[in-house]
Amino acid sequence: MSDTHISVRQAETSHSECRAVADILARIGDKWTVMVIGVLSHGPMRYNQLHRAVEGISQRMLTLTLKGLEQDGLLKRTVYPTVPPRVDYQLTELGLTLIVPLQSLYEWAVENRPAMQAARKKFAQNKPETGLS
Amino acid sequence: MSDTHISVRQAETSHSECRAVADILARIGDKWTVMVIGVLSHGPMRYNQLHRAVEGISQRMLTLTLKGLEQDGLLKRTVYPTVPPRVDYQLTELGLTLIVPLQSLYEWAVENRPAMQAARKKFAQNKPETGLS
DNA sequence: CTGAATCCACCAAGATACTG
DNA sequence: CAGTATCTTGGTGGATTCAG
Repeated sequence: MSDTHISVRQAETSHSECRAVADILARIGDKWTVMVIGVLSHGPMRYNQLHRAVEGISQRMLTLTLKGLEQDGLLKRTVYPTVPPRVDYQLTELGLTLIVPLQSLYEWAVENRPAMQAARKKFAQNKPETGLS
Repeated sequence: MSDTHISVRQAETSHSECRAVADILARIGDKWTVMVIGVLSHGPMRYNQLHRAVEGISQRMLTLTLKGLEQDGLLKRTVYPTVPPRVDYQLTELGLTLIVPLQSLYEWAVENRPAMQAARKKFAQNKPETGLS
């Protein structure tokens, strides 16, 4: 079982590396974060704009998501002391770099989601996997 | 607010794309899935091997994670009708392709996690963000 | 307009014990 | 060895209300 014959070049993934990925996933893997990042990748937005753009998110979740992103330095919050108050949210440089791996994930998604859904459907149908010659 | 002047080339991310990413994240974004994938990227493994390799996972969570991966066609479960029973788990072709975007995420993680943790620390310290010129 | 606060439902996940 | 069953708990997320 030596790992020297593995044909996949990307198979350098080991325990510590998985922890790193899992760590990031713990922050962007929730229900709304990637949505907010995606919307904000178009440019700065105000609170209510985000609330409408994400569509389905509650105020609470939007606030929590934004706070989490700001906390991790992925988001910048700018308050204009006007009346009524105005707050702009925009991705930081760090936040913008995150779009790259997210795109990678997106490309995998559009290409393989059909296969995943088909597999899921087959699995639900009592696993008729007897497609072997 | 036209999106024609956006300077970021990766900013093609729109609503539907975010949903695709969020959809994948809903399946691999949990606590253990990427761990299991990472371990299995080294080659096939048996149940107890996985249980030891992932380290910290309960039997229940391991079983559920494996079942989820198998359901989505990312994992193949092979049962050897011996005594005692032996079950091998290995990533499918589809599952192996998932390693690519995962690597992309990993590379981002190792490069930017320090910045994230620093930002998080600063945020906790009453946000001394006064680092402007 | 931009949140904060509160309450509540649901589910992920851990612990433990049991089975084939 | 490879799971399943049951119970319990903490956290996530939704709805609603209140405030600056």
